[in-house]
Amino acid sequence: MSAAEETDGESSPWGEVTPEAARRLLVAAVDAFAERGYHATTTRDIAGRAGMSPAALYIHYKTKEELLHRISRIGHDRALLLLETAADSDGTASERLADAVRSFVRWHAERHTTARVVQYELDALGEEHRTEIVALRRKSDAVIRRIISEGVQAGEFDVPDIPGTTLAVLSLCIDVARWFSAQGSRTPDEVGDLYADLVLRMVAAQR
Amino acid sequence: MSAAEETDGESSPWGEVTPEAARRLLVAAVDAFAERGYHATTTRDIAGRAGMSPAALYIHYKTKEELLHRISRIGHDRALLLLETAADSDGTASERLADAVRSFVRWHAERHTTARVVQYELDALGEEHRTEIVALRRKSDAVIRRIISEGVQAGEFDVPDIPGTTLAVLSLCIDVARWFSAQGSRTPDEVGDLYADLVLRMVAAQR
DNA sequence: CCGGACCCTAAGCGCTTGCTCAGGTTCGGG
DNA sequence: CCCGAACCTGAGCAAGCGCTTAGGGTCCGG
Repeated sequence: MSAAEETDGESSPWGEVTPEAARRLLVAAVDAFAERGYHATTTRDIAGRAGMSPAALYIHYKTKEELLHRISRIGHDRALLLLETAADSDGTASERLADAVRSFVRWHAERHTTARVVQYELDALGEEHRTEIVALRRKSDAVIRRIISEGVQAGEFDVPDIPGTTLAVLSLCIDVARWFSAQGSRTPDEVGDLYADLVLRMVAAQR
Repeated sequence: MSAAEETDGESSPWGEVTPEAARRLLVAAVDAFAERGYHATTTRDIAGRAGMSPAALYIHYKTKEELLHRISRIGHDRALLLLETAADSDGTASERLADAVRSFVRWHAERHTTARVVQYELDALGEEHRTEIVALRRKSDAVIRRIISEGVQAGEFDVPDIPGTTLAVLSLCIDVARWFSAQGSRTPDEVGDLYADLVLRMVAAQR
């Protein structure tokens, strides 16, 4: 079996979700939410995909919303880790920005099923859970802004509007989750490389 | 009542929707769909916002999905018109690309309520309606690609991957509908100008 | 004054939803 | 061989869903 034939690379990242039955339900929920959206997905559908009865879901999760929260939390943690790793590495601001965009985009493409849920179902979360997740997003924003600011100070970048450009960079990356398809002609690596190049052009000092 | 207090600037563009009661329902549906999403919106909610009983909706529209289709169709027509106007005007490829991005982004910001429905509720459409709308999207893609190709041939642009860059440009613009808020610190005009500049940097030939 | 076209509502039908609960199955330790 | 803990299911409840239908106001031509 080739690694590329894996239905969706959503199996390994959920290793932290223990007991195995809870993980099966969570993976089923990711697929269902990504395909139909949170509100259009029924608890019966999720349980069915995991090979269980509707009632089994409520042994492992209090509500359908708790499932979404777990998915969203783990996904945001993972995405933020990718950005921070790139930002804290050695190298010029250009190298670190390219690294950050490349791995962030690659994640959105490779795990586009998860990413779609993480990025577009925020409003379906309850009040408390949503504020928790929004805080994580602000951290992502801060990471990118820091790299860009450092690049400007080092004279590598020419960016008139740092907050606006930060927003645009993140925006560009996040939207990958909306349009990326495994059936498409581009691999996640190719999209990552392309986007890293485009972002560097956006911030590069004119010569 | 001040003009700034208007709930959302979605009133004038729907002039083509003819009995007035049908237009009120449609505007109410746009607000509701944008706020909660199509699937989380009930027909009772739509009718309520329009000041009517639930049954009144079905005098003007056959189904809830037909409402979404009408919104989506009109919105896509409008957005495509903006792009084509910019593409067919006189001027260099740079000027036309900047114009296209500026007005496309401005529309997504100004009418972000409508745009959110138009861009993110595509999957909620029925089979036939979805294919119709997807065709309109491909036209938008073709318009941007044409401008970029012409810019490359004229030597104004340096773009290694034309389809990929086209995708990125559209992607960047569309995502404005996701994050833009009227309460934010940026006006639609400012965002349009910023994005037009960023896109030109992405395609500009290095000097 | 009448009659019908038009537009709307109150009431509710059949179905699906998120979620519950009493009880059955499985299994390791004594 | 039995026991209790862990895990799961069948059946179903109350609420809410999209949508239908019978009928009541309002207004205009005659």
